[in-house]
Amino acid sequence: MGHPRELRGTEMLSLKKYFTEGLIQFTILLSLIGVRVDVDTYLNSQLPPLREIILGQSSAYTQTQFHNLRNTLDGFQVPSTEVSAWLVHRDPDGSVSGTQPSAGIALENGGGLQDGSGPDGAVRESGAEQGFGEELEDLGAVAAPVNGDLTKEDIDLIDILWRQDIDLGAGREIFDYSHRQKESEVDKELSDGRECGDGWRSTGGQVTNRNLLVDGETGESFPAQVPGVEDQTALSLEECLRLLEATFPFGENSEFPAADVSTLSEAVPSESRPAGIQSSLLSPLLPETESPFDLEQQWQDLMSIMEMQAMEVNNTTAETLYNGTSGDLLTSNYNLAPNTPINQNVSLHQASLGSCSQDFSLFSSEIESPSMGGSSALLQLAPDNSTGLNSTFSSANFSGIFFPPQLNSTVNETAGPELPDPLGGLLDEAMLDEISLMDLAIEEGFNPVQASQLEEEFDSDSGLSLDSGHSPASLSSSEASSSSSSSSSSSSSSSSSSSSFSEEGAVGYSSDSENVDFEEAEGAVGYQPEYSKFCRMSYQDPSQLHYLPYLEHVGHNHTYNMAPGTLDPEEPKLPSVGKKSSKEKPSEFLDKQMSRDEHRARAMKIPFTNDKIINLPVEEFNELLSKYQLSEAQLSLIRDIRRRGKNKMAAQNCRKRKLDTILNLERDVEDLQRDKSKLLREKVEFLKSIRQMKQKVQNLYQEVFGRLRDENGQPYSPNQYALQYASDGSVILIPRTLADQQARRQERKQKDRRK
DNA sequence: CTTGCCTGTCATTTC
DNA sequence: CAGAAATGACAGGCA
Repeated sequence: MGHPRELRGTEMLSLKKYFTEGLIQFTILLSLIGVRVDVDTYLNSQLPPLREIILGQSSAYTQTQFHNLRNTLDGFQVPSTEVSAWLVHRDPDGSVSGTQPSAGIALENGGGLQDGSGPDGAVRESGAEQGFGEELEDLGAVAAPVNGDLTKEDIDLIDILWRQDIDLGAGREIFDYSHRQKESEVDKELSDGRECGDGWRSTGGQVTNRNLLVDGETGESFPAQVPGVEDQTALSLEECLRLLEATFPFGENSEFPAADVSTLSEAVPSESRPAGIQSSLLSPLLPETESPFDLEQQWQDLMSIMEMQAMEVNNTTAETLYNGTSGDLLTSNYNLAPNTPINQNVSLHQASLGSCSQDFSLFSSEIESPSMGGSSALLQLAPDNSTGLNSTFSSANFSGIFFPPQLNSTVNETAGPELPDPLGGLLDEAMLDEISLMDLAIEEGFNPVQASQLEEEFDSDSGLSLDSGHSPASLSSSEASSSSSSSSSSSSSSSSSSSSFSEEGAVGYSSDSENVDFEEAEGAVGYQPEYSKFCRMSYQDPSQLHYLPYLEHVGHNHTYNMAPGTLDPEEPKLPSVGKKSSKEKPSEFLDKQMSRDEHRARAMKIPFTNDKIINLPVEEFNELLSKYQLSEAQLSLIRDIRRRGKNKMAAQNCRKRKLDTILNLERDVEDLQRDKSKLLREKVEFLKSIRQMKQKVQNLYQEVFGRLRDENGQPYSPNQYALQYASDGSVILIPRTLADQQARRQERKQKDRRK
């Protein structure tokens, strides 16, 4: 990082995963007051002074760590001068002091960009070009060693330098327009001959962005910013805290998905707050004297600050930036009530075009392809050391979000000359993704809106039936109807198949129409008999009647009461009997119901029933045969009867199984459809969540960027600068050209990776 | 008379 | 290896 001015602690921001963990409030706060914090370094070294916290090296940051940090910060008695020192600390010549514990210094040194050539630091651009622009990994690598190991001399030096700055008018006075011009010139020179990044520059040349204000003093356009924070150094720590807390309410309804507020609250048992007051994450950071202040008080403080400073800001800008009236500015800006959807009154398109009109570019070392789908984005956003939604805003995400819009294929062309929305791309992607999701849902008959209804309906509606004529009636009703039909079909019989089956001990396949818990066993892969068809099979098998003890007895008697001559042992079929069945005598009816084997057995005068022949175990069966003196023909018939009878039941069971398999498959399809609809619903929810998070990040970006000031005290032009999320977790202000370069590089990378 | 479904039976395989 | 079970194939009955 060769741009010393960009390396000021003031501009060192860390947004990384702290955002998703709610830590963004803290880190942003520190960033706003110009402190870089390496949390790990801080925690490990247990350095209490705030100024020794180096923000930059991001890492998994547990709530316990955060709790410790909070407690430590609670005890801070940070003098405003000290805080301020970190805001504008620099050498008298304008270069950043080498002793300042910022990653910027390290980068500057590591990149060999210790220029400091211009007393106003105008030459720093070159460093930025060479150092940071080349390889972001370098940034992290170099920045990492920089930590808060400050010696007392360092600290003293910082204070001295700060006083020198003050003496030299390090405030707004030194940041004159000429300096800005020089810087712009250098920037222009660097950009000359470059192909990249001209798009924004050309358009940025004539800034037509409605969010850009014209400074009354310098006549220079500067991006609209959060009213009240026009002068960053004017913000006290407490004010920053309040502002941030108001901006990012971190109450129990916090929308940060990973922010376990309750846990956080519990993690700070020392916090004593008035009952009913929303637990404030940042409150502990406030001086103890402020702790009794409730949120309302802080809010009022913030309001007063904002109102005072908002008077310096163009109302139109504020309106444009925050899509609200100036009167409701604070409300619209900071009333991000947890339960209130982000930008309630801002559509996605508005968010893409209106509410984020600054051309922010914050590319990272891992810029995602613009065409990255929403869902895939969610996955790809996962950082190396965190999972789930906690990682939603990893570097990759930031890169995706803040990627230069002109490089984003999904950038809304309607933005025209206006500065595109850095978040527009992903927001649009999310929208597209959602739209496609909707399409998918519609195509597949899964309306996400009605998903909940679907899920309930799925319990009874298969939505898929192998029977084309089968209406999507409920499964249970279908079964009931089938059952009833089978019952009616067996109305001629006084017995039920279920009892018949229950008598068939040897059947083995016990599941039949009795399986009333059939539905309760839903999802079970096991054998689930189908109600109706089994019954029909059983009912319609006349031979089954003989499996009933009492019918067996009747049939037995009936068999032997019949005249042998009336039966054809081999062909007992009575073609005309069926039509006369209604007028038949019971004996004739039963006789008709007998199977061929029954008739054969009767003809052969088999002394026991076919039921016994078929269902008796082998031992008992053999025992039975030994009791009687049977001819060879009889024995052969008996064995055939047994074989055929068993095979008949086997065939029935086989058919049942086949049907059950079909039914189970149907049920599986239903379950899968249900799961699918559920997943679709979840996806919609996730997309919503992502969208909200992106909106927050967008707002945050705007806010942070709007607060940045150059040495002239002027805001940076979003056309010329962009925040970039570095691989080391810090957020750095860099020239647009670099951002564009990086973006293209990453884009190419992405394309190659896909190939 | 044809057709589709149900059922029984056989042959064969599998357990 | 015998027997039971499983299953595909086929045929008859029937609406």
